[in-house]
Amino acid sequence: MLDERSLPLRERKRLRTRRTLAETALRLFTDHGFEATTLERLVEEAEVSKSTFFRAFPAKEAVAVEAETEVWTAYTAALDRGRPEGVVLDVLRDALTEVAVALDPDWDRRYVATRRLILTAPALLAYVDHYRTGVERQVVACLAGKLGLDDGDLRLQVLAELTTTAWSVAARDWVRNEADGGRERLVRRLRDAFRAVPASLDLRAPGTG
Amino acid sequence: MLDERSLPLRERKRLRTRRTLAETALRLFTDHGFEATTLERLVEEAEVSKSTFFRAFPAKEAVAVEAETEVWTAYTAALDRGRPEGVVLDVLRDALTEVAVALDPDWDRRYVATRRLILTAPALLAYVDHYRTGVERQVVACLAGKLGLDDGDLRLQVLAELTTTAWSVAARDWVRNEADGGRERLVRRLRDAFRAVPASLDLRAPGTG
DNA sequence: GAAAATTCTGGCACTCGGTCTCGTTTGGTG
DNA sequence: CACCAAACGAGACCGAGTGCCAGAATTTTC
Repeated sequence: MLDERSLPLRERKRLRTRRTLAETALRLFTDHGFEATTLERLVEEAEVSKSTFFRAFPAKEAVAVEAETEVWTAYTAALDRGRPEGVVLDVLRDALTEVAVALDPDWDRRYVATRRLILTAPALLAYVDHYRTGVERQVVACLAGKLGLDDGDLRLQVLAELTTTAWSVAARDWVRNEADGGRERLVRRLRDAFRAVPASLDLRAPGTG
Repeated sequence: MLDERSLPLRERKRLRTRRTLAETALRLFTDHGFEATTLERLVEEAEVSKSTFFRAFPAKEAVAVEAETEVWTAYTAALDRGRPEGVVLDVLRDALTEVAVALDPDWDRRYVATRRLILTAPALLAYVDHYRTGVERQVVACLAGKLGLDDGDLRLQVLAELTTTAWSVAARDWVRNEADGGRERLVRRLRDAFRAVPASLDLRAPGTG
């Protein structure tokens, strides 16, 4: 994803401490719990100061969900680059799918660990909920710009949400099965989820007498 | 909404401090900003202890968005009570609409103040984002039970989100116009929003020559 | 390649939200 | 009136997050 060797020394170091922190955090949080692990303990283990931590991450929660943010960072970046054509929902689906297949090979392991962690810590759940909404806002703004629509257009908001929801459902299933079948399985699940969306509108309560 | 006089004295007192806190909070936060107002200052002004505050509200953010939570508490309660029939999206729309018209007359003022406040405080935005997601989860669980569907059914999640989104768009517009036209205007906006939902799926990028 | 200018880091004090404990008060009950 | 349960106030305590500054490391300049 990121070419390590071509960067200036300072940037390389920044990236290294970032990774060390994320790696250490995932281990500590998994072993002893998110809340039970203090920041002090984490930065001590990673051999950096608290100041450095907050220069790399905006909050304790953020370092725990790196794998999640990687997905959405790539996703919004792809949308920013691309020029939407045809059915917008398809554009979003394709962008997200391409991101999924292009992720770092090590991402699978980290993502699974992250999702499991989230299930155990309410603060993390709150963080990702809000993060996800932020992504949707970003997508809406991006599309509104490119399509010449209003920022408050309900259709854009709906489409942005459908996409994150499809991911969320697909990923939940994928993680539950220990990410068996690898990235291909995730992509298949994602496709299925998008396919199932239109049926939602027509869902009816089964005939009540 | 709540019959004050029929409650035991202790409950009445609890409710009174709750209201005092919410009222005081809305005033202080509006006048001096959410972050700039410390909890200490708030409880001092409301003449209760910090302990009492946290017995009434789970967090500083919660007291600022009372008006928002009232809506969704009533909404989920209505769904829990009712028995869904016909098109599920219509069921949700009707439930939410009925809640909107039934809210306390004083609610309008508080809601407008709350929404304005949220625009100024990132922490509040995060809080309501997460809160909203929680409501959706609750709705999904409720419907899954009543309809005999799986908790992870994508369709339910989509429907739950469409509903909160419709509200969110309608309310945004309503608040922007100072809640002019009163509750009827909000209800109209809500109806329009729900009507616009299906068109989302077919949204296309304008033909690129 | 040394010196100057920038940028990053560590350490520390500080604020503030939130939890916990415990002794006291207050409303419900027979 | 007496008893019990529940709510309250006070204060100690924890830990996340911020601001400040002196010093180290990196980059740039000559």
